[in-house]
Amino acid sequence: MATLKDVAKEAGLTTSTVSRVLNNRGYISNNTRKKVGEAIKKLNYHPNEAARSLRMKSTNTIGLIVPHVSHPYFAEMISNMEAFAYENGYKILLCNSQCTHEKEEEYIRMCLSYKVAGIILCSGSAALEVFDGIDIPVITMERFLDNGTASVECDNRQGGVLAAEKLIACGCRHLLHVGRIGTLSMPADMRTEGFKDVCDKKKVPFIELITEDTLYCNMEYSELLESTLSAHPEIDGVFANSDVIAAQTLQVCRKLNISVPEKVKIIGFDDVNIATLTTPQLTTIHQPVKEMSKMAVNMLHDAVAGKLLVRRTVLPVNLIERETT
Amino acid sequence: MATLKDVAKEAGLTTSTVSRVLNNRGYISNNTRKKVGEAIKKLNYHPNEAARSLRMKSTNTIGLIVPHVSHPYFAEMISNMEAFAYENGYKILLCNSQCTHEKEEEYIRMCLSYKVAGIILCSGSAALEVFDGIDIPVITMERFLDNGTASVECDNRQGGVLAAEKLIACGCRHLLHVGRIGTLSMPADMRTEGFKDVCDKKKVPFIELITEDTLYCNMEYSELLESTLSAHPEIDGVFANSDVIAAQTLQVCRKLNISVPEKVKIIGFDDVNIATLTTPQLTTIHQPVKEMSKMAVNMLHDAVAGKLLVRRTVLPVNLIERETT
DNA sequence: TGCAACATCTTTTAAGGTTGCCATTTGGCA
DNA sequence: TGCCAAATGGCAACCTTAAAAGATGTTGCA
Repeated sequence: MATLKDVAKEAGLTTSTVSRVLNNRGYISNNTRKKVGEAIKKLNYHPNEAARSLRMKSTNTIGLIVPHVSHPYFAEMISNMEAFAYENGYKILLCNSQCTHEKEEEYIRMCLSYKVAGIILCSGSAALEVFDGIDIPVITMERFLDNGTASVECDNRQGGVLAAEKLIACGCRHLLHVGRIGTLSMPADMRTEGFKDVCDKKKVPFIELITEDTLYCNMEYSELLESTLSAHPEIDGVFANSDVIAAQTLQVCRKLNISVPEKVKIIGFDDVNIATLTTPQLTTIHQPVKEMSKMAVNMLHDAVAGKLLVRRTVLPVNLIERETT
Repeated sequence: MATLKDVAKEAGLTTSTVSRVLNNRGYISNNTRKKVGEAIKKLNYHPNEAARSLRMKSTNTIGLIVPHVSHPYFAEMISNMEAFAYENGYKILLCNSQCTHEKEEEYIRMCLSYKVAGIILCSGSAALEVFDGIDIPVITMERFLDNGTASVECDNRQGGVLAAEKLIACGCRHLLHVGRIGTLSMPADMRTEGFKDVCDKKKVPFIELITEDTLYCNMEYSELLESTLSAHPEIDGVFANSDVIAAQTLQVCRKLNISVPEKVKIIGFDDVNIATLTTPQLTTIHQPVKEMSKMAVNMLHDAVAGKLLVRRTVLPVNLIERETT
């Protein structure tokens, strides 16, 4: 594979001149520019990123760490991230932690080795120590760390409030809240807080179904939901922590001959594409995934440029009413 | 950030010794090993991948190019790829071409610059010239190139055959086949071939609804489906090229008051998670995404090791009967 | 005992492709 | 002639690893 040196030789110039042409720096005559262009084309030259980043001490790569790639919420997040990253000249190094600490930590180490420009960490669980002495920016999504990284979240609390208010307004009196992960603590827990506050105020009881991260990672809640709904036939309103859970609730209701929304009303969270593909379509809390992704990439970009970041950014959610309420 | 040199200094050794410890090569005394380990921990040292890959002239990174990240089929593909790549010590550089030639080609160039170990290209559309003079392996998924790259596909033709046979066996006599992209030519087109062969043999007419890649990328077929089903009330069987299309067909049928499976039967393709979240659940052609992903990564691994690859690998599909037939 | 042959461990040296800085050359203009 | 702008060249540095060479220690045998 051709190197800068080869191009320089071919064009009858030195590497520094060619480098300057490539990076549009300093004085270059049009003639030189042309010669370099021809040499590059002739030799099919591609700049060596390794050498470049070795010299520059950084890359244009963002380490994107997610717990789950095929979960529609993260799939959409990744998709948006990639698009905004690309717009800003960044590439994405995709790291799937699969909900395990070890893999997450190993990927963080790897990102450091790769000298990524920064890390965007989505609702993970790595021990804080890994971030000690890190000299690159870390932006968290739906996760708040105590060590000074900037965080982007949606208004989880408000999501819980909206869901509770809606369910109660629809006449539900025995609620179920599904999806909070017992073993992790994250901003999404605030959904429960908001939900609880409204329920308490309106004196409507609710059951909280705390799940494990393995369920989260396998996206398999059916059994849990079936046993719970069977054991509690009084339940008439469900607030699920994701549309995936809500969609599975729908299937379980069908299996148990519980009509939705007549007997049980359901509200999901996220508003991803499956929300409009179920029957009935899901009423859900819309998360502004696109805006959140854009914000995260922009913040990372600002941080790289040395700007000071807002410590915590919370974006609004809203209720999208469809057919399950 | 600490370098190898710093570690060597801290441990009272030279860089090459430390390097040998890190890479487990040559003779190293236990004492040295211990000292190096301590120094690394103390300085929080992370090897510089850029320097490493500059020296080694290659990386452990796979360039994964997909047309679409949030499409459930690709999301699942990416998820599997990442898992198998990780198992084999590779990292994933995620490239989303968004169905555009330009972006795909730019990403290919970028992969060359990054000196990736190899490229896995999923059903893209880049001009072949981009691959001229490439010295790294390229594995294609669901795409067959004439220039000697190895390809992994599912038995698309058989998928079409199974779908047609099933629909006809269910009594359908006016079929619709949706999803073939008119502007691209790819292995998935064989689904149509298989479908057509069976229809011709059994003398069952079918309409082919050729779509554009913009629809594919936006996952938005509703309007097209609605107008087609309205214009052709005789249609009683639909073979969709993906579960996403099938799920949207289901919604359109509901809107048009067409009962599924009584009046119209539907068969999807892929067998991704939404297939079990619709009501009724989708009968679909199962693609062995996991096996295909594993195969692609393994083939890439073999290619890197210099092994000769099978030119074209076709994995079997099967029909999963659920509730839309 | 003396020393060659070998095993074990470490250092020295060079290379890999790019960029930033400083030096040099050329031509134009006061 | 002196000065400046425009254009290009020379060289070190970034961090790691491979290969060769050097430095010890150990064994075997005359």
